[in-house]
Amino acid sequence: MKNRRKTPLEIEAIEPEMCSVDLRLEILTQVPFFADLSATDIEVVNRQFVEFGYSPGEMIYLAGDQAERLYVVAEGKIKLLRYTPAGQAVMLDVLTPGEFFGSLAALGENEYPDTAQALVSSCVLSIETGGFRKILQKHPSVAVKVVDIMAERLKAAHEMVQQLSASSAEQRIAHVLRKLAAKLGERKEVGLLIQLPLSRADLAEMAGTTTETASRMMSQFQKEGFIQTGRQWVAIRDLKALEDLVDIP
Amino acid sequence: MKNRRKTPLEIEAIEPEMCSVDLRLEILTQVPFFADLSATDIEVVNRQFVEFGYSPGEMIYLAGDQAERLYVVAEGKIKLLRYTPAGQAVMLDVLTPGEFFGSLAALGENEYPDTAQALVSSCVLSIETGGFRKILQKHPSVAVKVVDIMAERLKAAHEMVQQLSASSAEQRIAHVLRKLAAKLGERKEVGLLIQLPLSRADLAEMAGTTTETASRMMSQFQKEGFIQTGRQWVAIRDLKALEDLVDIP
DNA sequence: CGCTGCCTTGATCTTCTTCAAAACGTGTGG
DNA sequence: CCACACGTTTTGAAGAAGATCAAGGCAGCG
Repeated sequence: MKNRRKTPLEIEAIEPEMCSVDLRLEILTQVPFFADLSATDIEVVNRQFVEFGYSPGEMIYLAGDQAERLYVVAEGKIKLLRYTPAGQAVMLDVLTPGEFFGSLAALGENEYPDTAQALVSSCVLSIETGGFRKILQKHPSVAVKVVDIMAERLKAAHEMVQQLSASSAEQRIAHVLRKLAAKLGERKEVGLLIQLPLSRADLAEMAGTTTETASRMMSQFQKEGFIQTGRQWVAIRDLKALEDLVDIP
Repeated sequence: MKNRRKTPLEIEAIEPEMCSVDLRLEILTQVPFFADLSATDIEVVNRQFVEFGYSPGEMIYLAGDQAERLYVVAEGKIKLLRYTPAGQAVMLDVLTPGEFFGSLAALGENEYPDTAQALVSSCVLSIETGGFRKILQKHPSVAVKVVDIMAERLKAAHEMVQQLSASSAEQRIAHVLRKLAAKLGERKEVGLLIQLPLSRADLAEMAGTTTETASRMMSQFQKEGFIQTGRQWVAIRDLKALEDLVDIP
């Protein structure tokens, strides 16, 4: 039996991923900001989390929904995006296991400003915002970790602002590929494969351009030998060339 | 003696602003994240802060400097910006009294990614990053407040990303004016005056465009009666019109 | 009064978007 | 196993938006 698919991507399960009960505790232990908690503390925290599974493309919450929960990715990949009044999508981030999203803020300012969507079959753990804030109050080490993560994210967002303000479409696409490779890249025969079904439209949403421009840039990069790409997948063959594109000019 | 200046802006002192010693404690009390601390705790915190004064245009730190201090604006206005490899400036934020900037992260990843510059005569309080982290560990309520502020900033940064990705230059300038008015606007005869010496180049840095385009948009807005503007100043006369520009199309 | 640095305005050119149509890869159902 | 249908990708050509280049005007200040 030969395989005619050309995608080097690993195929994902079709059913919504559910984390096994015993796996949950292990996942929470590995989440960066709970790392310093004792086993008994983690156990208490664990009881406050509930678990949800999502199929590829399924929405976890929509911009404008009541924001009263915080989520932690247990398995899969989640994208955070915004829609303009005109309906254009802008992708803000792709989250992988261990990262959190959703509402951190106290009740009051209570609408999600963005939308969270599962990119592949995923499992997330979720806690009420109020409950999480109590954990922060009780365990300062967790709070400090959360501050660190937020600082990291703010820095990344500022970097996006800079790119969008001052770079050409070619540079922005190169930068997006560089970031994706760092976060989701896996060494394969084709190169640094980005483990994600990634269309030209997705790239355009991330780089602030159009599908057509993204396609043109990708063709150009492939012709120059920087990447290898096909329908819904990309692998980086020359990361340094992409980095130079972003930095030097 | 008649005044021939046309600027409606209040003139700033030329010497670097120094906060009087007794004023320092009062300022720290009013800083949002120390609000819940007792008088004695604040006193202890106060002793860890040192004070710096800056003249307009003076740099507080430069991107690439060793990042080991956190700053709190006591008086004045501080701008946070980044420079592209090509030297183009991108303004990320304008900070007013009570807001913090600088390094929050643990020592290790230790370079400021951005540059901080005084826009007007300013006074800032500063603490070592390590000392501030100890405060966070000791006073969870402070940590939670910091998390909230970071969440707010991240949301604002994401909004900038959205604007830059999906809006025209006209919309981006309108959006920048809207934000500045909300943060720095003061009701005067000319309208909602933005209390800041603000050149066309500054606006361009904030909106991700060029001086010339910023100038054209400002002329257009003035012709349409939305704003009143001159050399280094702007006042908003019709905020709703600007908001509609951003939201509707 | 004249200098300096901002601001404005016009003309040109580049970049990117838009519109359109064809080519291709994938999964489906014969 | 093959052929069809769908969504993705590519490519072209025309158009618009904004950057760039260049010059002149004006405010503020000595």
